[in-house]
Amino acid sequence: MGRQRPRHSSPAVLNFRPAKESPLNLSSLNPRQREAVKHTGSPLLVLAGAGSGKTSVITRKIAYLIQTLEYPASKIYAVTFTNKAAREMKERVDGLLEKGEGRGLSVGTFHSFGLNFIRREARALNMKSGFSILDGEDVLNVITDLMMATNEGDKDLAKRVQHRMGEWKNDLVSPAQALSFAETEEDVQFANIYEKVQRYMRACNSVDFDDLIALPTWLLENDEVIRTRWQNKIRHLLVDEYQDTNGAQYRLVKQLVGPREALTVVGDDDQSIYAWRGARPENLFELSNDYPSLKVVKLEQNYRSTNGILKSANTLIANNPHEHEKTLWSDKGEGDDIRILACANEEAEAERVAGSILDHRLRTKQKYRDYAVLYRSNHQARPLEMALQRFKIPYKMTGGTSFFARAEVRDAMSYLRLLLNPDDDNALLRVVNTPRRGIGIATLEGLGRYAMDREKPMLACIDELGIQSKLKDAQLERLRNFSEMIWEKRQALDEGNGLRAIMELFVEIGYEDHLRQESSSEAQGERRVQNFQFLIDAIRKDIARDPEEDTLVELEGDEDDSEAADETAVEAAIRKLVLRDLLERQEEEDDSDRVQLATLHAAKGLEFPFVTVIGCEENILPHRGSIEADTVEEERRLAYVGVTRAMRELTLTYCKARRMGGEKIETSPSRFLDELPEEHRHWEGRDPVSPEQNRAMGESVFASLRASLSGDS
DNA sequence: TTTTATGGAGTTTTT
DNA sequence: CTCCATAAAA
Repeated sequence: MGRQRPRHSSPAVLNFRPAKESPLNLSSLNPRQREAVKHTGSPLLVLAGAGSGKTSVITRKIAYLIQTLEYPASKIYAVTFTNKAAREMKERVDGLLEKGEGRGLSVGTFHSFGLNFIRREARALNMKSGFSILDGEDVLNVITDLMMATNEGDKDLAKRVQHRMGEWKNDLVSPAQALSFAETEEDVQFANIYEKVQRYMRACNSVDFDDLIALPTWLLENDEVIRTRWQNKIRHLLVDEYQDTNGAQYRLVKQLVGPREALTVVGDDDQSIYAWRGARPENLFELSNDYPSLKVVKLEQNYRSTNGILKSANTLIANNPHEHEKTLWSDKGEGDDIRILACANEEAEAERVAGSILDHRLRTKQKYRDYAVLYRSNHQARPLEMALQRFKIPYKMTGGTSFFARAEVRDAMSYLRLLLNPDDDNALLRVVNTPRRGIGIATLEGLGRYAMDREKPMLACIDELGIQSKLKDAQLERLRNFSEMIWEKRQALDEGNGLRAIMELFVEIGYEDHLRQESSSEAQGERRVQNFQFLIDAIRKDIARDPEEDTLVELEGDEDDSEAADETAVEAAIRKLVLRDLLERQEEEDDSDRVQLATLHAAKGLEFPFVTVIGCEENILPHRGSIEADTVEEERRLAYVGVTRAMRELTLTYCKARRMGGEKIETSPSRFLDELPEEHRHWEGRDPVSPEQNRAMGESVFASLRASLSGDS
């Protein structure tokens, strides 16, 4: 390993592994885990409760298949949902295997699998090499643009179209099918837009995230030769977090598994929190229909939490209907009661949480990183941040605006996309006037109309003769300057030195100066420049990296029929960037001692000794929209995820009132609080703490802080 | 026609 | 804070 980094320095992953992992030491597993590892011969469903060591099972199973059963590593595919999970799995498998044994093993996300599939089968799918991948925001732009003529850029409507399209794509419903099935007026309208969007994306040699799953699945279902070939490439398929699979992913798995039925899936229906974006937890139980010989193993021993916490979790989740009951237990004793704190409002809540952390840490000499504060939605973090800052408590937040949502990153990515794929109108529209080149809406509308008529990409149209009659000389001149620069860099890219061409491009357009200039403050400008450089650096590092090390995430190619062979290192790096697969998350790099703030969604898979879940109120958790949509069960699972993050102590807080808009709203405690077992539930004042009491408490904490500081120094 | 200034409004969860 | 619409200025 070139650069061994302390990636999992957070307590979330370090602690409580069942045992030190040594090659195939299956005796460190409990009987159920061992059963799951050793079972072959029929499909296997592992129902893995929270904290039950499922990653150990899946990684050891891979090692077992390779070492004991002598499967070729290159014929084992493991699929996860996030790049982080894939990296983690890869590292842990590496730790179990002898050097070189894992050669050719494939561990990656559904989307990276789909991308590699499409690259290999590009010809059959009618895709040109260099195709672009559009993320949700790009697709929304496409929809808005295409609807502009009829609906003056109504973003809300566009969003609803996008959502509906997502549903169709999850079910692999084509635009034509959507139209023929449409029952409402709205569905007809949406299906028509869907059709336009798909046509437009194909014309731009682009696919979206859903297509990365949908296209391979469609091809596998319809082409027997290709299906057989892929089925023969895979001797055993493992899927993690199976409850998060959507309809398309379910069908993809089914096609890949084929008649060999060598499949291991791991999941937990109680931790299914992504139904809102198409996940179907029922996929877990439909497996037994497809595979009558399915073996089910339940993992109920928990290695994370005290039994007080686990009993609370069990009782809470028992309010949901279940196909298979699970009861978590551990050998960690009863532990403390769950504390429930009532607060006057969100400021008081934040202050109290911050105060308690400071206080608790001083009393018990814990690290800041042992604490997490979890919440339903991002905006709840705001008062918390302010309180933490006032108390001088260091914290880190997950979520927020992701790296890839930043304007500078999207701009840079769009330039790269355009270089790889000159048909990518979407990217062109984004960067053609960034930095300002005097190319405005009117010019682009003229170009757009022309391109639409000619049914050609906009970039190519700029250089046609016919465009001259449509645009003024000055406008065309500016467009041509732009297009000339793109073609020039594109050629340089083809000729080999891609990285150099990219860096020259950004220097020539003065992109860093542009960032500094456009920013509201110098600090912000520098931050944006840094983000931009980080991106370029990621490409540089990826190119420089030893390809021998790359066997895991990169799905192993086969000699024949590989359309992907002509892809250069730069192109590959950019592709991985689009899939967010290239960046080591910044927060993982620092093993700094900070309190963790995260949404409940972002907290899944993590663990902390001391956890506080704030805002346990009706209309927040469960969220108002979920109550209206009658999806409270998923909210309960979200609460369950929150509860099961805690190893030693769990605190739940709620407010009696909070500000919404400008109004002060009376709130009521979450129904989930009532669903916790009484014997492990300790209400600390059903009555709110008054602001005076709260302030007094803050003062006392400050006092003890001062005392401890002066004592130290 | 394009750029810049200004004010107003609104935030569930995200690979 | 950041996205948007609108209107004035270049």
